[in-house]
Amino acid sequence: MTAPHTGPPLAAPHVDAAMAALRARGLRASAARRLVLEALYAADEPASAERIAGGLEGRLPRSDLASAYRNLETLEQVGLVRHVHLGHGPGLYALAEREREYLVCDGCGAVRAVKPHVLDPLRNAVRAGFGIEPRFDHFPIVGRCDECAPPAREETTP
Amino acid sequence: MTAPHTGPPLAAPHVDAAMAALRARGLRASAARRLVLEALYAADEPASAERIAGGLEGRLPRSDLASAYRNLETLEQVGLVRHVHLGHGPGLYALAEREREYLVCDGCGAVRAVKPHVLDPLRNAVRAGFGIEPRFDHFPIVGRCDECAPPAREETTP
DNA sequence: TTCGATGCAAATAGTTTGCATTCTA
DNA sequence: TAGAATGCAAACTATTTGCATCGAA
Repeated sequence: MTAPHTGPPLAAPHVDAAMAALRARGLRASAARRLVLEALYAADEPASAERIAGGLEGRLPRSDLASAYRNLETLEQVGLVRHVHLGHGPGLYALAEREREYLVCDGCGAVRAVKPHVLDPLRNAVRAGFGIEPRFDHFPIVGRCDECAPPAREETTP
Repeated sequence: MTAPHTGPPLAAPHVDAAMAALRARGLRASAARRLVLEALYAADEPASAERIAGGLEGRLPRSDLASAYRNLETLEQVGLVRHVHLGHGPGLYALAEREREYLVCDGCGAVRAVKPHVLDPLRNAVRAGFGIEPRFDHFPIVGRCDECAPPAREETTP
């Protein structure tokens, strides 16, 4: 298990900046790492390791899956990448600088990604009430959305 | 993947009642099912399928792991059981009637299980603000607890 | 006496690890 | 050129499935 990265996400506006950030930490800027980063920059949603290693369905050159996992972990330790679990599927990886938190409906499966400030009031309320400052960027807020909510009993069976 | 059970948890105050509930649904009250239920009643925390099949470290007779998974799924469909993911480990199973929601610190790993009414204000706030009625009984609220929160920058390195 | 459930084994999904080789700094 | 990273294969964890047999109703 990866030790969770503490502190703000490492911002790198493009692949080259991210590669430079790696070098700055004494890590090597390899071709495989560049590929993983390119996939992350090209993806518009969090993507599985498999999809990343596959170059987003072949749009980019593919890299080895085991190396992709290793690199995603390294990038996560460095603070360039984070990963989410939106449901029962594989973990999904995204650029850390694309800060998002998630709300998922367990009825229709709809995923809503919001910027963190959107949930700040909620975060503060939880912190005040329970002594924990929550983040919903690893496990989402899961529930029934209003469209999926079952209507009142007497309306379902008149 | 199990279709999520809708509606209130099926309450069965003891193993025999749970077995009766199974029969009432046309399912069979088998020895293996009784064992899974006995483990669930005996466990004081959500337990992995492995631990359940192992009879809670041998305190109860063990059952087959694959059958335990099958039975846990069946029991979940019926509404007697639910399962949680508290971290990166295996899924954990509990009696549905033991309604709990979870808060986990990603610093120290502390798990807090609270009765649902405790989070009702929070639930209502999320519902009002985001059109989704959240439950934290499948994925917990994850964050940094006050003890684990890093102190202000100038205090860490004077 | 009939299906539903069991238990074993094998398959699968997701992820991690070992190791000889390659490549970056 | 030393050590980090790669790529392939194999191991591993969690879970699911196939199938012959068993047992509850």
